[in-house]
Amino acid sequence: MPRISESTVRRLSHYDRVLEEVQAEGKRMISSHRLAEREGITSAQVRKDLSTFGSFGRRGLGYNVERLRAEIRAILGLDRRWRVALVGAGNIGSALVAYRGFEKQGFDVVAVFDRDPARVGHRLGRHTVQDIAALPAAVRDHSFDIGVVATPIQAAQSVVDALVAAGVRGILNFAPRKLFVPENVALRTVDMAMEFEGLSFAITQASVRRAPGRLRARAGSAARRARE
Amino acid sequence: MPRISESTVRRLSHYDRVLEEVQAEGKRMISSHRLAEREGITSAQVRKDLSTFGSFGRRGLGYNVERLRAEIRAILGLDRRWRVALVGAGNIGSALVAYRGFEKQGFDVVAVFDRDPARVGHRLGRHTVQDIAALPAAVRDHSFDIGVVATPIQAAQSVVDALVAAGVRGILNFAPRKLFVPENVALRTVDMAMEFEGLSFAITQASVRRAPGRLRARAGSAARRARE
DNA sequence: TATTGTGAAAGGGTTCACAGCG
DNA sequence: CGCTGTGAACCCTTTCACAATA
Repeated sequence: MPRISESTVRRLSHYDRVLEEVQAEGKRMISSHRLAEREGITSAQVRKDLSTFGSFGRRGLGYNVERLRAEIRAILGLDRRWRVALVGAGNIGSALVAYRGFEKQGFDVVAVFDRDPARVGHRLGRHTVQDIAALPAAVRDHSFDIGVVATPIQAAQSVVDALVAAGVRGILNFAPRKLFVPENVALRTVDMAMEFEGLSFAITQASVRRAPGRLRARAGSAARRARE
Repeated sequence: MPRISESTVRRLSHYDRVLEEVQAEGKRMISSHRLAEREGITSAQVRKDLSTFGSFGRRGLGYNVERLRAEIRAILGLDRRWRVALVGAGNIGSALVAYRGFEKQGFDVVAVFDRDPARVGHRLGRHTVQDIAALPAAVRDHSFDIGVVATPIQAAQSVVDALVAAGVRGILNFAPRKLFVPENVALRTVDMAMEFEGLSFAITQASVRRAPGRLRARAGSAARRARE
């Protein structure tokens, strides 16, 4: 089994969604070409992606929608439910609990923690916010599969360490900093500030490209300043 | 000027943060090696990244912290302020308005829109939620640089079209679907469900790798089932 | 004829390694 | 001697193109 790239995994998620739609439309079979066009990629990419996990199609006919979806969901681990511990009952944490869309995919927030005494003991959706110190004890009641870090930057690494000690095997991080986890723990970071900055960069570049004179002027003066 | 990859832009954002820290520590110069180690990448990568934009360092000495940071912020377009229109005053939208961290980086939410009559007219932070129909008129008062889509999936594409018509040049999308924008408009999507699924995949794979017997058994039965 | 599965080719990003310079 | 800037080598991902098959 070759190492699977993150982009391949992302596309598997997309395929699942497209297949859900197609299934709702009542289609029985789908070709790699049609699976690709809804996603803006090539049909070869679709076939390559799928072929790393098995031979799910039939030449001349395409893929059976229902069965392919079941395969992909099994590969992604969406054929089971996941117990999620949320740390940080602030803005993002509250939004995550309020947005129930993740439950549909099998991710259940089963406990919410925070360090702020002003929040501990209060209700958040169906949960009562617990003190972060209660995390180790909470593991005895029900183990957690995934931890979500929705705390301020400064607290993030220590929260990660606590979650790892609590036995989670994956962490979704919303704090805008690099975190360190043991290699047997999966980590994904959602960094919204970085996404804004990516847009800012793209817009800025588009402008300087349209007016290359300004680019050279800017880069020039910048380089001059940089020379101390 | 070569095409800049998304990963390079992400790293530039990281460099900016590391430089901010290093600056706070009072350091005057920094080497590509030290810039790299805080981020878990190679020093060669740092130098390659920076060299696509200019020669900001001095051989034998490294980079001047303050000046390099100014260069990077200018490249990312963080030397100005950005006017952001938020569409969708639900969970994520509310969290974004409440979280003031983006303002620090220059991104100001200047207007909030929603389609739900129950929300229109109500206050959200310092804003009054306006009907999405008011978007075209609002542009006359103050133009928007960036639009944020924090609506349900079904509304997302039409909101994007409205934002594009309103003249935004970048869109940050939180709806879990593929969106289409003209090529002169930048698009970034934050798909939290997909991040959860990425974790689910990684954890699942780690298990089957540790017990390869189960993998083969599973893949086998799956392949059999797929054959109709 | 339609479409998959897959080696081979192409493309793009990362790392190496060293010349050039302070 | 230390560190940058960069061409060349390497590696990983995507695309091509076609034999195999329904």
